[in-house]
Amino acid sequence: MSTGQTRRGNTRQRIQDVALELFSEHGYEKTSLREIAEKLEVTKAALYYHFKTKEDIVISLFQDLARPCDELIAWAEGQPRTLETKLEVIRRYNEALRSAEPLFRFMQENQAAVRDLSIGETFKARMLTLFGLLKEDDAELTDQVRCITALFSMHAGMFAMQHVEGDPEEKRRAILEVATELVTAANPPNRRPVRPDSAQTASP
Amino acid sequence: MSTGQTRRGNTRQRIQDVALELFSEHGYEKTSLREIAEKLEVTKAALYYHFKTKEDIVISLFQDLARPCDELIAWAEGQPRTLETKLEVIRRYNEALRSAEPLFRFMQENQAAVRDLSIGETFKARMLTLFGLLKEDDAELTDQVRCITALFSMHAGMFAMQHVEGDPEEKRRAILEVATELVTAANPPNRRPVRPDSAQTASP
DNA sequence: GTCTATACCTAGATAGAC
DNA sequence: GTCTATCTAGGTATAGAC
Repeated sequence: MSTGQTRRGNTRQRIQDVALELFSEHGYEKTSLREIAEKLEVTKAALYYHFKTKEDIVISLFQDLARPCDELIAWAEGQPRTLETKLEVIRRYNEALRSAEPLFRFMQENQAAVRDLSIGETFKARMLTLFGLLKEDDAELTDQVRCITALFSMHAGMFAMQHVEGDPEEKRRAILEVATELVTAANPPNRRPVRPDSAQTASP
Repeated sequence: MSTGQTRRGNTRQRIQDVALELFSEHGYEKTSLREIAEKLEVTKAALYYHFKTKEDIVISLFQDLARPCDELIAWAEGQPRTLETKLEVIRRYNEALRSAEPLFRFMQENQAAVRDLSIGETFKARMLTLFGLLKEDDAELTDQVRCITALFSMHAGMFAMQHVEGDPEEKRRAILEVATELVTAANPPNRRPVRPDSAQTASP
């Protein structure tokens, strides 16, 4: 008996689908349980059978996003901290975003709402971990900005590039390319002072 | 000097200040008028005397942000579309962000709430205009991503860099530097030959 | 110009029938 | 598993006294 509830198909799954759709469309706060219930042609009480609270719905959605991210972090932490590893992190993260695009758009556009939703801290921590994986330990400020920008450009890109004509897949590749460049620039090949005649190397 | 903090002349201004503070802190939807009123030690009705609706408060806040942005756009549209102009746009935009940081953070974190608030479209249009000013007309996809990333890195940077140690002013400069590099990379000289002696309206 | 008091609505959430 | 019915709390907004 793999799955218990069978009678009406999986209502739980349908609730998640509709909830994510409405959360993304109108925002978390403005989406009411009544609205979700109506779209599913059930009552609010039916929702409460499957989820204890409204927040529980969003937490359950977050699982789908968390898994690939955690796997990515776990993988990266077992790798040498080389540039190749970092670029692979960017590549895989870009892939993870693609597979959970609506959810990520929701997270991006509802930061304020998500923040005090208890998964907010989790999400932020994950971003900081990824950031730590990308940057050098003693990185300069501009290189840190490059790494953060690389991460955020993949988030913001999905939403911002909607108004640019072009194939979505090509856009994704273009975003990945720029992010790759940023991380590469932030991780100079060998951090040795390669200027033998460094009489005045402009240090601002 | 007994500065009575409840001066009755500038209630409107005080409402704006407290509203922005709470909107930034808890998000737009979760901030109630009751909360604003309590913090000001007035009643909700007093708020409604100064602003027709809750949305009106946010619109009034938006004016402060809109003015410098509009001035920047107006200025840029009267300039030749050179790389120098574009870099100056980035520089001035970065400055505009600095002078209205809490508001911009609010806009960034409450996109979903702001979207159907009637100023959402205005805001988006402004971003697209800025984007159009930065990119070449026939720019490749990656160059367009570079320009968008330059803009968004300045937005996201302010929020994301909070967890990085360092002087805020230095961080701002680092962000500006990376944004400048992105726009520069997106406007390569070889794609559009720079003609140093072209007949152009004299720029001061 | 500001407040008291309140109208009216919808939210999230629960109890118990079927 | 889903329903009806209902609770409580809080929301936006208004009328009218001072």
